[in-house]
Amino acid sequence: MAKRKTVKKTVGDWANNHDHRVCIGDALVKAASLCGQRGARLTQIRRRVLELIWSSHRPIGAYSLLKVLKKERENAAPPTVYRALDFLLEQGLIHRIQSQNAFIGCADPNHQHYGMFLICTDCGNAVELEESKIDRLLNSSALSQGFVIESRTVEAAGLCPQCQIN
Amino acid sequence: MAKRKTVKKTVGDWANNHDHRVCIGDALVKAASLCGQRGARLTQIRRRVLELIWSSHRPIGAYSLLKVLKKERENAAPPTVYRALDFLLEQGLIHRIQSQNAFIGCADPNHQHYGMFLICTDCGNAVELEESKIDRLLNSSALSQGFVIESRTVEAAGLCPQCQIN
DNA sequence: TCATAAATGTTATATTATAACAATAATGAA
DNA sequence: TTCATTATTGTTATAATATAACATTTATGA
Repeated sequence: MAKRKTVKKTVGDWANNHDHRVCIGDALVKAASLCGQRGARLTQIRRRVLELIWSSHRPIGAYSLLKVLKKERENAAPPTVYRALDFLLEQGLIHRIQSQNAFIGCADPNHQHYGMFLICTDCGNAVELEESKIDRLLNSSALSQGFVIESRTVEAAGLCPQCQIN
Repeated sequence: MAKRKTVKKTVGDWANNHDHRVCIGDALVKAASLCGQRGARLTQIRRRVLELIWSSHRPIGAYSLLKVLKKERENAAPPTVYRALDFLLEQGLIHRIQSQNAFIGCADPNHQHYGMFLICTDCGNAVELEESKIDRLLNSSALSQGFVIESRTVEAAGLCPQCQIN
């Protein structure tokens, strides 16, 4: 923790000692900006689902989102949530965590990518890994078999620095 | 295809031009041997589920397995299949494909590993990647954030050599 | 302002997975 | 061998995740 000041805020901080309101705010501002540029409509429902996903750094399931959403709109039903999720995935504003059937906010929606994650089995937080090296290795590994990769899922589970201490 | 003779049979062959009965036979022999060594009981149901999973190189879902199994045992129900799958996963005889909620035979059950896969979006076949390099890179990448990996999911989707031609 | 397309509402159902308890079969100790 | 114990399988019910299909409403621009 002594080196804290030099640590980048978005990744590697493991959701400790940061003002999470900033994360949420940033995410919503970026989303609005991106959707604006693209002529994509970040409607109230979609914005709210994105906000709920950003309520923590833990992947959240569709029905957990629905549960919250139902308190705010009686009409909310599974398609309400899944449509919003589809939109947010298409816009690259969230990622799907395959190993959990859950969703998490994208740390860098300006740059299109699939996302590679480290997921703590103790606190549940997930952060994105820097992808370029692993991606290159995956691609060359695949190409040596003549296989051309179009998309990929990379999710590693284990213990984050904080949870190793506890 | 000119180099065919020099290609290892298990990986990289993309399920073409091979006698698949050999794959099934090998898998069942290895499974029996491993279970024997470990005192694990490869019962009729478990053996049959393993055989069904090995009926192709495409990941297969639990309910597809159940559908076939029901023709052979009227008693077959979801727990029948999921218990067999749990056993086979524990013994390392199959892998779970997270991106498809499906299961595939393990190419090398003697050596404990989680499996990294290339999955063709056209023909559906999946083969295991050589893991060591990617694993090392993932681990070092994680460690640079102080994260210790315990398990991982690596699944790449794209086009296999054969399907690129078609 | 109207036609069109996009988004949301609504109902129903498909798909994947597990809980809980009962019955049966395998195993080893006495 | 017999019995107690454990592992496996049977059975019913239900949880959790996801989509289909069609109706209604809202936004958008011609």
